[in-house]
Amino acid sequence: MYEIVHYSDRTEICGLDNFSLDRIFDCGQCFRFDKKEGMWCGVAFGKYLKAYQKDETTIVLYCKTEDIPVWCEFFCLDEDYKDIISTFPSDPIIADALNTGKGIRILRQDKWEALCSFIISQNNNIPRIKKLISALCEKYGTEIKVGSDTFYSFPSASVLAGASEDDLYALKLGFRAPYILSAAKAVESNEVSLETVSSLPADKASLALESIKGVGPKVAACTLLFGFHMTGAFPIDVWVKKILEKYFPHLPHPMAGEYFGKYAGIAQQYLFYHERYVVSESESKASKM
DNA sequence: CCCCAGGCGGTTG
DNA sequence: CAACCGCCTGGG
Repeated sequence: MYEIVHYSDRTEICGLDNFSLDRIFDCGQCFRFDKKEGMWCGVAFGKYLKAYQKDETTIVLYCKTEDIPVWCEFFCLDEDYKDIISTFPSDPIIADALNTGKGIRILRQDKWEALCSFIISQNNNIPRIKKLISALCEKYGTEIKVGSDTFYSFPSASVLAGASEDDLYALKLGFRAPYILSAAKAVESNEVSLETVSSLPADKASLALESIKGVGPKVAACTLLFGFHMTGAFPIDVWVKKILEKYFPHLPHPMAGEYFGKYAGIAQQYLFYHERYVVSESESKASKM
């Protein structure tokens, strides 16, 4: 079990298991944290955090002491990854992926922010997704002052529901602008209640989210996995499709979620990270040749 | 100029 | 149903 130690300027959390700050923020689940001078800095739930990993089992957090419970929840420190990992099917590819991605944890992010983020992610790449989300926050979020730095919260559905499509276009959201607007209106009007969605079984929850224009099965699955912490949700994107075809040629895609088990979404994240890591390694080698 | 980037909606056969 | 195509935009 982990332990929290408060100091005058920081809080240390030690005794962590399966925790890699770098991999947690690099694996593509979260778009609001950046590493600057060795420190991961970002905002979630309207709160600012600066953190680094001191050693394998210790992280050091710079934030308001009162927000520590928020970050423990965010990082899911209550979850035992030994138990989670033990539910994965035993398979050489999974074993490789667990090794490559050791320390990855699925965060508990804000539901609304996750929905918007993955609407924006479609047909897009990670640097640009980050850029677009931060533009959205700067224009519509609330200022958070930390020393000489200014950060912005992710704007609420009701704020975005009041934006015009033209304004969103101006942020370079492109064809996603009307999608964000339709999501904001649906959530703000409670036509799609995120609270209700969170109480539904995953398949029904997905259909409810898919009633929003611009939300299909992939975006819905990512939203459920990263925002609602429905760990069985199994997003199938172009990468996962490649992975399934390459390593699990006899497994029909609709069965994949079932095959990987109760925590299929978490297994997916390890496989995804592994494949991206392997491919980027081989590409960087190829470019040096 | 091409193609692609963690898809989706709309149309067509 | 499945297959296809266009889509805002930026980067290689």
